[in-house]
Amino acid sequence: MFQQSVAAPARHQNCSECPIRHRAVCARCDGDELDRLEEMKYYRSFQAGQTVVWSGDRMDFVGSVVSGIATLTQGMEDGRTQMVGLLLPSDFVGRPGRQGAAYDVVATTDLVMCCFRKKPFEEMMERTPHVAQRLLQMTLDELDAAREWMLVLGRKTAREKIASLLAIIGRRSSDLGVMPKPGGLVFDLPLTREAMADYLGLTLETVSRQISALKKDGVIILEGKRHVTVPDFARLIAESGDDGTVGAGAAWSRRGATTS
Amino acid sequence: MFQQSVAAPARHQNCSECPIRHRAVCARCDGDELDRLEEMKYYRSFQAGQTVVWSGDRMDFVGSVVSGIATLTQGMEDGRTQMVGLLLPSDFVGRPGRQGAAYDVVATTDLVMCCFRKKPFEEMMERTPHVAQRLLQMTLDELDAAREWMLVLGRKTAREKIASLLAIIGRRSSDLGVMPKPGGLVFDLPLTREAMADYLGLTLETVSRQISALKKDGVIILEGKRHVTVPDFARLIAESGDDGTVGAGAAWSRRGATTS
DNA sequence: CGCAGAATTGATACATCTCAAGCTGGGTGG
DNA sequence: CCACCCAGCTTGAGATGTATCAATTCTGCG
Repeated sequence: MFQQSVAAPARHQNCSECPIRHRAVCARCDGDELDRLEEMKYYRSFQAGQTVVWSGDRMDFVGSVVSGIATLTQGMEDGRTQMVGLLLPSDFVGRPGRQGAAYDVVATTDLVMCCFRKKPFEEMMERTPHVAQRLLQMTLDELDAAREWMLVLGRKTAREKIASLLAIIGRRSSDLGVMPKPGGLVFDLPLTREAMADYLGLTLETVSRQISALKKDGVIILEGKRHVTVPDFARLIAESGDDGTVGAGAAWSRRGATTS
Repeated sequence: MFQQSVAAPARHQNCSECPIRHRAVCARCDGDELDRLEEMKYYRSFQAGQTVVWSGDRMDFVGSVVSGIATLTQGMEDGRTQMVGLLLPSDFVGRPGRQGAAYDVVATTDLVMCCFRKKPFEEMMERTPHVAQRLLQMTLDELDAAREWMLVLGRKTAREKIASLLAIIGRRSSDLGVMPKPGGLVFDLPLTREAMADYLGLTLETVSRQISALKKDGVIILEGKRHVTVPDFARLIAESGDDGTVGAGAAWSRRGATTS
């Protein structure tokens, strides 16, 4: 049902020292509740490229991304695929109350997940409100992000799509510490051109061309294929077609999310 | 903040006789809880075409669609718009814990909403689990539907998009009573060509052309511009690019949803 | 060194958009 | 009751953005 975890098994870790303690589904839990979660939790590690869950498979756990990045993908019979979610640390995977996985979950970098056995987790959701409340909040944020993305997919040009993706990834990176340096925003792309294409509803060739165009126009600076510098973030936003206003758009920075 | 309700004010109605009692956010409430909801609720009616809420406006209520259909739309500065949700009876509007509306909500038919004052509703969510649990379930369904739609927007052809929309509307209609007649599935389109275009990320001309094409190919039969007969539902599904399998796709039939 | 996966770039095809005319049906006022 | 009107819709012809097919060129790694 899921592939063998190949990366070194993560050390069993105390929740109170967990890096995602305050953002994940357990964010609101008190000491007692945390103890209960400790009992039903275990860590799994995956290598970059490994599939965490296959769409349609039975799934007897839910969990949070502790570190690394995973993608959520939906496919059609003829091979076309669309990414429907990008899972970053603290994001939630799995749906309480559902048997099977609805999407493929794939690790794009080395990945560590904190998993909860589903049955006990569901029981806990019934009895204590804190987990359910937090999950609701995260799910609502994720819904906003999905709707934001519908606008990108349905109405934006290829160039705007690329700019939107860069803005989202850039914003998220800066959230997580890397401060807007005087020299501009700097980050690494966690996705291949093909993965970006899957996210944006484009082909990888078009992605490549538009990135080249943005580079030529000075909107971004590339070192190698993955390392990006954005000298003027406002310019990037303008290229994305959004006004600077924080609408539901902030969903992505408010984040902590739900899934599969 | 919202336009005057112009349609005749709906009669104050008892929850226990409410047509959406078992599907809406109140589905799991017991008698006591229902009494509390009764106290904070009021009905609003809107005429077809009226805007229920403007994106960015302060929103001091949340509520359920009782009858009629509304759309949830996101716009860009230059006028491009993308529909991000279709609100049918029992669907939920508004986000607890948020001040402003994230999207425009527009009535596409005459509409009746059951509204709850936000403050008391939020307090109730804190204290009793049934409302929050139901809302979580509805939000998760809505998230699945949104992701399903991302595949449509990102990867499907115009013809497949139209077929997908017809399948969704058709399926929903048949859910709500109208049985798959021997003569095939019959329903009325609740949307103009332009609204369909906004939903599908197309222009209204392309929508029109593809509908004509599906008609010419015998996939659908049109009487007037809105009345549709689908002689062979499986054929329609095939045209939509989906296999018949019920994946997350069933989100739309399992429904009862969240919003704005 | 050379290979393999990832990315770039080019030439061409095609789906969808854009702009522009008409059509249709239901409502309205003379 | 009829003529008109207008929003919604259809259809056409041409422009355009993105996909597709096909070489190369990178880049890291055994």
